[in-house]
Amino acid sequence: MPRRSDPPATKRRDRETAGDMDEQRERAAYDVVAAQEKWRPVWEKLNPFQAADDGSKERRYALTMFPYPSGDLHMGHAEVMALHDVVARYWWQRGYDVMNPIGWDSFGLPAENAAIKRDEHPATYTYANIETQAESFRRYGISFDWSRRLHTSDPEYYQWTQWLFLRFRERGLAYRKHSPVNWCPNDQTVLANEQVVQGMCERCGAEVTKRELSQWYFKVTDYAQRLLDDMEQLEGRWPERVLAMQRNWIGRSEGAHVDFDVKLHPGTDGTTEPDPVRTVRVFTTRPDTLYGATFMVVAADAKLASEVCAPDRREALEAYLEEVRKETDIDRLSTERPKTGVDLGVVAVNPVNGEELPVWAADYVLADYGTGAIMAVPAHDQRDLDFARAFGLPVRRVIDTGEDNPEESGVATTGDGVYVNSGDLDGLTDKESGIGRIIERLETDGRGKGTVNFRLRDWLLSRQRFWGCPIPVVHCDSCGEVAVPDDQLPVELPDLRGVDLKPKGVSPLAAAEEWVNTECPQCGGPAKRDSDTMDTFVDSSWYFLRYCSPGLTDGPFDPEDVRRWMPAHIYVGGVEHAILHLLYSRFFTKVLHDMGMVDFVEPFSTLMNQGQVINRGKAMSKSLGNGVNLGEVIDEYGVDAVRLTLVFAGPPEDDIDWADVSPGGSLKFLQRAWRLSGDVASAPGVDPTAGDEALRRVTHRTVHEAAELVESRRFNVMVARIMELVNTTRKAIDSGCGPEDPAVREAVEAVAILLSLVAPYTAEEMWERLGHQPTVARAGWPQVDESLLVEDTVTAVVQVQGKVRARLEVPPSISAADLEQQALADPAVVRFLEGKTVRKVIVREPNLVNVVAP
RNA sequence: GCCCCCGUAGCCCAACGGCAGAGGCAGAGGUCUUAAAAACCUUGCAGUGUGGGUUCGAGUCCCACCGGGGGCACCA
Repeated sequence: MPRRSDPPATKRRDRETAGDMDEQRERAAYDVVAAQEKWRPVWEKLNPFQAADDGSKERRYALTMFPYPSGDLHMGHAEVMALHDVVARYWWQRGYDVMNPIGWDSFGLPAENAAIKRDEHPATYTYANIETQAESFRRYGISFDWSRRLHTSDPEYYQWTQWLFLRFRERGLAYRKHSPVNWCPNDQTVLANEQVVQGMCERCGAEVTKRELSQWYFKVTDYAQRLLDDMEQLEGRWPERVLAMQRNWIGRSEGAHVDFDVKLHPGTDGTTEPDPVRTVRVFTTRPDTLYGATFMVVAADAKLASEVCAPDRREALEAYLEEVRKETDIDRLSTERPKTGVDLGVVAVNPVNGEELPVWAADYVLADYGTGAIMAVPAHDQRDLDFARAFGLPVRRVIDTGEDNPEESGVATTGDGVYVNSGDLDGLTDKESGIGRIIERLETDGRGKGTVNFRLRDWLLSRQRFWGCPIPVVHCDSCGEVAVPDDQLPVELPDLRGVDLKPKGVSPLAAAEEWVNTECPQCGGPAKRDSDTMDTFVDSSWYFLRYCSPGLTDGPFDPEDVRRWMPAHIYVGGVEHAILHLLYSRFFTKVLHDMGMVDFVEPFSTLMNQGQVINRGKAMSKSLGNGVNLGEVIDEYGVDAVRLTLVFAGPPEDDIDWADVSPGGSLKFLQRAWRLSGDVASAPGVDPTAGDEALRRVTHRTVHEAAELVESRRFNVMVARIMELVNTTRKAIDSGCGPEDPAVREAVEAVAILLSLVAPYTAEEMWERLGHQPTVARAGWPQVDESLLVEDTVTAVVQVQGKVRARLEVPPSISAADLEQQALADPAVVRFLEGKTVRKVIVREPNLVNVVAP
C-alpha cells in the first residue's frame, strides 16, 4: 500500500541538529510513533474522559456497538470508532458530561470453536482477545470511559441476563414450545429466523435444515405493533433504510380471518349421521375476493393437514410430506418452482355462498404464518393461479379489471376493478369498500373478522452450545419447569474445556453431569438443569443499560442512573445490525418499560450507521487477498493519519474503498498542521482581537461551521474546513500578517482543538508546542465571535435571464430596493437589457438579482 | 416481483431552489538541490446518468427511463 512518495511516519529526532534548528523546526515532521508513546501515559494519568455524573453539566451518552472479541481490531472497528469518537470528543469540547463506555459482547460461537480447536477453555481465548483489543483501543486513542467496562461473559453480568430472563418468563414473555426449528448442521445448534439468510446459516454459511425440538422463545410478537408504532419517534433520527428494514421484517398485513367448515367425510352415503365438521380458519388480505375462492390449501407440514385428511388420502399425504421434508429452504426459495400438492379428499364450505371447495395440502402455504391455511383465489393471486393450473382446478374471476381473464392469460389480476359474481359486492369499484363490506358481513354471521397479521415470528433464544448464558431453569419430574430462585443466581457455567465442548447435537452442558443434576428448588427432589444457553443477542439487548450502573450488585441497573443517561443520544454501528440487535434491544426496552424499570420506550435516540471499509471494490477477504491489516497501516502512517483518512473519506454511511483513499496524504496534512504550531511567534494568552481581521474571520467561520457539521454528522466536510483553515493560516504566516500576529495563534489554537476530534496525538503535540498544558481534548470549544461571521461586503450576482452578467460588492445589510437599483444601473446589465423589456426582477438580497427580460 | 437509497472532474467527494467546486487523491508546471526525495508554490479539463416537467432560476423539486447498491420475497 505505501507508495514510494509517501512521507515516513517516523523521523529521527536526532536529525534535528543544533545548527539548522530554525530551519528544522519549520520544515521537520514530528515523530508520530514517539508522540503515540508519549501521550498515552499522560492521558491515562489525567483520565479526561470519565463521566462526572454529578449534574454539574448536561449529560450526553455516546454509545458505540460493543465489539465481539475475535482477534484484534480490524479496519471495520477502526472506522466506527473513529467516527463515533468525533461525536464524543466534540461533546467533551462543548462542555457536556459525556458517558462513552466500552465493553465486550464476549459470549459466542467463534470463541467456543476456537477453544475446541486449541483444547482450552473458551474463557482463555476470549479474555486474551479482549485484552488485545483493549490495548488496541487505547493506542487508537478513543475517548472511552474505561471505568464502566463490562463483558457479557462475566458472571457479574450474566447473572442479570438470567434475572431478566426470569422476569420475562413471569410475564409470559419467555416460554418453551416444541416445533420445527432452523438447525445449523455445522454449528450443531438452532438458529433464530433472523440468523438464517437465504437458507444459509448467517454465521458459517452452512445450509440450514429443520428439526423438531423443544425450545425457548421470547414472545416478541406481542410487541409487533408497538415496535412498529414507536418507530414514529425514530423518524428522521434513524437512517430511513433501517426503519424500512424493520418495517419490512415486522411485516404487518391487514386482512381478515374467515372460518370455513370442512366436511371430513364428504359423499359418504348410507348413513344418517351428519358429516363430522371441523372449522378451519384462514387468513387473507383480500377477503373481498371470497366469492372467487375455488379451493382451500393447508400447509402440508402443519398438524392441520393430517387432522383434516380423508382416510383414503392419508397415504398420499404421507408420501408428499416425505418429499417436502427432504427439501431444504434453498429448494423452497428458488423462484419459478413448480407448484406441488396433494388433494386431501375433503371439502370446505364457503361461508358466503355455501359452495363446496376441495381442500389441498401444499408446501407453498407456510405452517407458521397466519393460520397455516388459505383460501385460494386463483383469478387474483398468482400463486393460487399457478397451483390451479398445475392441478386443473377452476378459476373464477370476481373482479373485472379490464385486463385479460386470468384463466386464459395465466396472469392473476390484483388491481382494482368492478366486482362480479360476488353477491351483494357486485358493482362496487374499489377494494376498500369491498373489503369493508365483506368483513362486516362475516362479523355479523360470526364467520370471520377483520384482523392483522405479522410476518415477525417469536424469537428463538435457546442454543445448544456451551459458551453462552445458561438458562436459569430446572426440570423436575414432579414440579415440571421450575425457575432458579433469584438468590441462587447466577447459574454459572461448569468448567468444561476441549473435547467436552464438541457439539453433539445436544448442549455440551447436558454432559456435565455434576452440573446438570441438581435439586429442585421447589420440592428439593432430584432435577436437571436446562442445558441450553441463550442466544448472545439476549446479552446484547440490555448492555447499554448496564453501562449506566456498572458494578451494581443488587440489580441489572439502577433505574435512577438510567433515567439520568438514557435514551442514548447517539448509537453508532454497522447496518448489519439493522434488524437483529436493534429490534431485540427495542423489544427489551419496551418490556422493561412495562415493568416500570425505564421511563422511555426507545433506547437509542439517534442511530448512525457507518459504511464498510472495502478494498478495490470488494469486501476485504482472505480468499480475495485484498485484506488491509489495520496494525500495519497504523505502523506505517500512525493512528491519527488512519483515523483522519477514515473520517475524511466521505459521508460516514458510505462505504470506503481503501484503494480510493490516501493515508499518506492524511499524514502529510497532519504534518502541515503541526508545523503551524512551531511557527506561532506570539505568546499564549495574547489578545487576538488586535490581530489580522481577514484571518480571524476565517478562523471564526471555520469553528462555527465545524460545530454545525459535526452536529449534522458531515465529518468529512468538517475535515475539509480544517484543511482550508490550515491553508489560509499557512499563507498568513508566509505572505500575510506574519507569525507574530495574534490572529495566527488564534487560528492555530483553533486548528489544534478542531483536530482533537479526529487526530488526538497531533492535536496534543500542537497544543504543547503552543505552550499549553495537556490535554487539548478538554481545552473547550473556541468561543465564536458572531460579529466576525458577518462579512463587510458580499458579492451579489446579477443575472439576466438566469445567466450571470455582473457582480456587485455590496454591504450585507443592503435593502432589496437598493440592490435592485444598483443592479439595473450596472453598465454590463444595461448592455444586456438593451432593446428588452424588463418584465420582472427577482431580488434575493444581498446575494442575487435576476432580471427577467425575454 | 415488491420496497428503499444513490448517479457531480480521471478518482474520492462539496455545493440553504440562486455564480457548478469547498477539501483531498492522481496529473502537469515551477522553487529549492550537483541530482533526487521531502517541503513549498502554481495549475481545473465536467455542466451534474438520459428524456420530459414545475420555476424568473433545477445538481437540488416532480414524472419516466437507464445504470449501481441494498432490503424483503410462495408471508396469502
